[in-house]
Amino acid sequence: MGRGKIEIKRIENSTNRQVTYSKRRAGIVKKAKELTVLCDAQVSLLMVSSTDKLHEYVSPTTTHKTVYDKYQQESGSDLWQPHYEKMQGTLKKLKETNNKLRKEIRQRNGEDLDELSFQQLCGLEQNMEKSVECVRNRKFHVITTSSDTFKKKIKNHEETQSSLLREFEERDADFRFPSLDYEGDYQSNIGFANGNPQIFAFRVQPKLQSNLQDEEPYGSYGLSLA
Amino acid sequence: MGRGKIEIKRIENSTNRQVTYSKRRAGIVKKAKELTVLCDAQVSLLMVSSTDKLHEYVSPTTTHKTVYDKYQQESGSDLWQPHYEKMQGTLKKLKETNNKLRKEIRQRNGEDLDELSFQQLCGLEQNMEKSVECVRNRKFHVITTSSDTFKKKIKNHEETQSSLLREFEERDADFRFPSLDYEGDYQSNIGFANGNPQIFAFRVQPKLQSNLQDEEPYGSYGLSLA
DNA sequence: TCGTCTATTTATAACGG
DNA sequence: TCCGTTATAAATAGACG
Repeated sequence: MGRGKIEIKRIENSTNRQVTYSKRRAGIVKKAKELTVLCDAQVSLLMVSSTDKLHEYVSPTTTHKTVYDKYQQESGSDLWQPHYEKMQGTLKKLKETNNKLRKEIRQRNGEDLDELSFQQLCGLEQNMEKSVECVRNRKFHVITTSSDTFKKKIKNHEETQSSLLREFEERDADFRFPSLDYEGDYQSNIGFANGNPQIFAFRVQPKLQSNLQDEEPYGSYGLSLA
Repeated sequence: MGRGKIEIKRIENSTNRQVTYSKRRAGIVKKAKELTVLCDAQVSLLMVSSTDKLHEYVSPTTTHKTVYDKYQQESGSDLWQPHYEKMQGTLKKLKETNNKLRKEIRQRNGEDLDELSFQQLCGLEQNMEKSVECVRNRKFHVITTSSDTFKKKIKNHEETQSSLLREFEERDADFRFPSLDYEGDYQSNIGFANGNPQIFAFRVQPKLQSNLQDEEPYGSYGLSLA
């Protein structure tokens, strides 16, 4: 190879080692290229130097991955494949579950009932009637609670305004018109707050329904309302 | 390299190509070994011949996988990672969809209604009432169709048996007992077939319900019936 | 299809700028 | 540290058995 036979043994001088590494690396890469062209072979060559730098050569007809995959295939040491297959299995199961759930929803929505037997239809009907009752109860609970909250809010306003009124009256007894204006508002609010809850509910509902478009539609209910 | 300068160009004679491949492969492997020892390097060398055979060399201090992992890390061209992440993303989405669907089912089952607004509850109730009507209609359709089918079957039996009876009577007028036996069955069947459909339905239903355990329970209806 | 032998080419260690 | 040069070892194409 050069001036005098060299012995194949670790080069202790690290500078020389690096120089030799560079030269010989080039040599191997050249050989690999020649092998690729001459013999129509596919070579994947990866080299890590003692300074932990990586150098490579791949035949232009392929990639490291392709060659490495072939190696894994041959050696049977593919650790990725089982993991991948497991994931795909999970994916498939989830999709199936999803489809079943969608179907159940469609059936609970009165569609896709063809394949249900008479008994199943009976069960479904019974269950839905029970469920709609739950919804109705919950609805009642919500509207009751929300009118209570409204009442409290109004009562709060009432108190704030009456104290404001008092303040105005105390501070400036000469001003009558502003006082009267406030008194007007005060009265109408009182009337509203003390109204029959039943009637109050009717008054609130249309206002809420007018906002329905702006609310995010929940699931398919939004569609089914249209 | 040998007797006369060789040109680096594909060897067309496939036998020679293989011979050259073997010789040069040995040469590269030798070089790789020398690099490993001399320069304290780690080499992963994979070669695929034109006849699709794989040969390899790895430095004894490492493995192909280790070196390949380093290559992936350095080059950032990990082809598995994006795929893996994509799969995990799909998995996550499917799980979320699943949960949403389950929640919708629970809500259509009258549970988990706490976070629904009054408007949403109204929509849900309305939708469920519409849906239960669909189920009811379907149920009616099924029971009607199935009693029609039953009627036809029975009518068939009736005809078969009456023709049998006729045959018996015509063939052997002396045999009275068998005739009477058949007549008995015949009568009871007729009675059954001509029964009020309403009553017929009642007769069938208990029989079908007793088979309910054997039927595959559909989704959660099986549970909700219990 | 092999291994072995050589005439040559190639690779490269050591050195010098 | 990075060229180029050079003497020499190694690699190897082609031949032969």
